[in-house]
Amino acid sequence: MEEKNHTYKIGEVFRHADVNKETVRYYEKRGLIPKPDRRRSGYRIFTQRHIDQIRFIKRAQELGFTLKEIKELLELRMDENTSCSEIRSEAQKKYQDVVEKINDLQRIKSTLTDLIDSCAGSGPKGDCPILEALEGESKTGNELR
Amino acid sequence: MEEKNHTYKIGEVFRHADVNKETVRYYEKRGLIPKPDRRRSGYRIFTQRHIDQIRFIKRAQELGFTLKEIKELLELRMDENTSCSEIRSEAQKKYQDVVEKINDLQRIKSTLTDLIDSCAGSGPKGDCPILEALEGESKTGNELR
DNA sequence: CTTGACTCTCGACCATACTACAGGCCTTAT
DNA sequence: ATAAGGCCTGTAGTATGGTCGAGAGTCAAG
Repeated sequence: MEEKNHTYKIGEVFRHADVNKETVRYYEKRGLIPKPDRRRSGYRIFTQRHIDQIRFIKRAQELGFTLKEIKELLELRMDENTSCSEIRSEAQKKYQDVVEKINDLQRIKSTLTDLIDSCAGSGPKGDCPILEALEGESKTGNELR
Repeated sequence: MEEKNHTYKIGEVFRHADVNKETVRYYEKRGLIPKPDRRRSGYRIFTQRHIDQIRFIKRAQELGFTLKEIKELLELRMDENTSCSEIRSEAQKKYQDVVEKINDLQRIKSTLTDLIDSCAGSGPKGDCPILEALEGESKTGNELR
């Protein structure tokens, strides 16, 4: 365990949390981190809390949450009346999004597989079945939509 | 089979190809469709070729190609020296992209599954394992990256 | 010929998530 | 005391793929 009352300047924050300084200020502007206190000079004074919250943001981003959604999550976290089930429900919503995206991509993947398989990869482009499929009504009757 | 020399005004194009007029002009600006001839008045004169090409663009977009990539595909198609294998190789590149995206999302999905499963969905948010996991070093040792 | 629908250009704006200056003040080590 | 480096604000730019509106000219039916 380390000293908890340590403070940081923005340059230290970006070394600890692995974000660009501009990004930290951007998060502040977007309301994703609490407004830090300032020195008389105007320098921002960050605490461990800020660093933790920035890490929270980055983890949530890795799970596919947008900054807007992350802000909502953070607000839920702040609100004393939030129950565990509300948080869970946000996670479930995001899970559904991810599942849908995967399905879309699977569909795209198999269309691409079909196209690639249909093309011997030799000969002039005039006969390329890939272009043909993109161009007109496909001869195999496959719908690309 | 229908009359091949029919021409269209932009409003007809957008009804036939299901794109916004502005989008058609945008594609022209981006060089994704050939510059249409103009009437003396300045009105664009589109042909079936334009409509087909716009459909091509939309199909390719559905397969996850960006407009930039689509432009390259179209240029390959224009070039007499392009071989079928070059087209195929573009499709393969895109296939790889799609596979990678799917893998990323699968990873995200299973992390979300774990988080959701770890949360009973009851009780106050103070104990919510989802927030805990996002907040700090995860107790289960799972890395979120 | 009039009128309403259509088209023209050009620039601004939307959302997303940053990133990069410019110009000026502050801190810290030597 | 001075100089390098850090920090400040505010604006603008990046990439992606459009979308919208103003103000003006054009087309087609009645």
